[in-house]
Amino acid sequence: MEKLSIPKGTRDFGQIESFRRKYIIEKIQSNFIKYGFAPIETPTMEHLSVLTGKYGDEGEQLIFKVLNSGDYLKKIKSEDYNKDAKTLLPKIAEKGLRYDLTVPFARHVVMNQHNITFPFKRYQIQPVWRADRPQRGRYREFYQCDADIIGTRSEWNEIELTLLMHDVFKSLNFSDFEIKINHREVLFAMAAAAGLKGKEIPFCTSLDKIDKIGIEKVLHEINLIKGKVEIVSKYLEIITSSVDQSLKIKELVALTGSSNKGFEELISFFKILDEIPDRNFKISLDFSLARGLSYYTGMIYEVKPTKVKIGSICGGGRYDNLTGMFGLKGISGIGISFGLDRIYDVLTESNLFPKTSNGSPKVLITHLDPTAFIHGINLIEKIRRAGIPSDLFPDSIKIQKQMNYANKLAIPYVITIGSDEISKARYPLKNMSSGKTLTLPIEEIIETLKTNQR
RNA sequence: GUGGCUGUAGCUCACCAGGUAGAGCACCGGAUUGUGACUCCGGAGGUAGCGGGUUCAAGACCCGUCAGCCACCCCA
Repeated sequence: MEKLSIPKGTRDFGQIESFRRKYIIEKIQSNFIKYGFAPIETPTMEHLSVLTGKYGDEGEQLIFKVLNSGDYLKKIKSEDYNKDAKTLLPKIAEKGLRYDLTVPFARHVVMNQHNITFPFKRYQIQPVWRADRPQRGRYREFYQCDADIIGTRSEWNEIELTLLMHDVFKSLNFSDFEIKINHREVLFAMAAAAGLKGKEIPFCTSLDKIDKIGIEKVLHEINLIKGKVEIVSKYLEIITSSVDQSLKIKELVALTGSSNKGFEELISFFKILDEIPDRNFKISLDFSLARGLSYYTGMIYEVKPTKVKIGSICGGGRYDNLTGMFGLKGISGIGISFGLDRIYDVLTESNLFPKTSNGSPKVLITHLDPTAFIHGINLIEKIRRAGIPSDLFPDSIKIQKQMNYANKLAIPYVITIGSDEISKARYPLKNMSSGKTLTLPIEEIIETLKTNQR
């Protein structure tokens, strides 16, 4: 028989993994709700015309295409086939799997603009697909948890999302992270001053690599694309210095010749942040942060763990013209996306999942013979009516096997029924971690189970 | 798309100038016919990813292929 497997970059989630994933989702979702976001869902597939032209060249290649139904080759002429994949593709595939949640959201907003009250705050927790080569922290199917505010350009949005990010990670007991922010306008101003107007993307990509390859190699790359190396060199000097953030901004303003909206918004952002009391912000300005998605136009964010080596676990930014690409102009939006799968990996490595819950029932009823099993049906009904997750062992097999089952599933309590228990209407409630047994009537057992955490 | 590493029991891995496979854990049974974890005894389980080549002989060497992992690119 063929060896069973699942497609590259996809995964099964077992009992514990699923339980923990739901734990993360619950924390994120409750924070989204706390900040006034409402849920929406969009289809797995979108028309390719919706997805293309939004993610940049690199991203576009990673879109999974869905073959047309039926005999998809029927209408293909041999000259189409003989050209190249780019010519053939639109003729055999008109749908693709969603690549992120932001673009489908923008499509949704434009389609439903007359039913939406702006500003619209929506959250969306769904899987996305990328035909990437899988490796550490990178999957072909993964979940994003997005929160976006659309229909306002208030700088309060930027602040709110910053607060939300802090709250989400706080509720997951995770503190070893750093939020990096930058502004696309600033990057564009720097590129312009360096004589790289029109070459902003390669400029950003090089700048982004400063941590990995160092100043000299970045300058080398700038030289290759014919940027003004002296100017970029001064940027890098300022960027990598450890001076105060507002001072950095001032120096950069001086260097780029004039101020622009990007600098103003950054200054204003930090000013408002200072007004907010009792917060321990983990924010730093990073002028080398670029981010790949091409639709961002304003402030951009990225959250990176400081101790676990993995890519970013959360990212986002402001986009002023995404709905414009679908025909609705003048609507600005801003969003963040939490990467569920990477957050899972980080929490696992940091040992931050609560030990108490594993998805198993709280109590298992075991029995010595078929008569006791029948008696158990009454008990399990009562226990379940009290809302306690519980199970009745289904087969009348050796009691050791039943106990072993409870042990392996880490079920914290076991009740055993035999003829004595039936006649006395008192049952032994065994605590599986301490090994101690209390013999009690069912009502008291229920009370004990209700009050005791496992 | 580029480069590197790995592929032997369900899992983690050994062995061996190339001479047709072994351990631990897990699993099943028993010691223990009304009580799990620990211990002891026993058992089952592999045409060594697949295909080809070298050889009297290949899981070991060579080539190809597939799969997984890691790095780059890019990204959640």
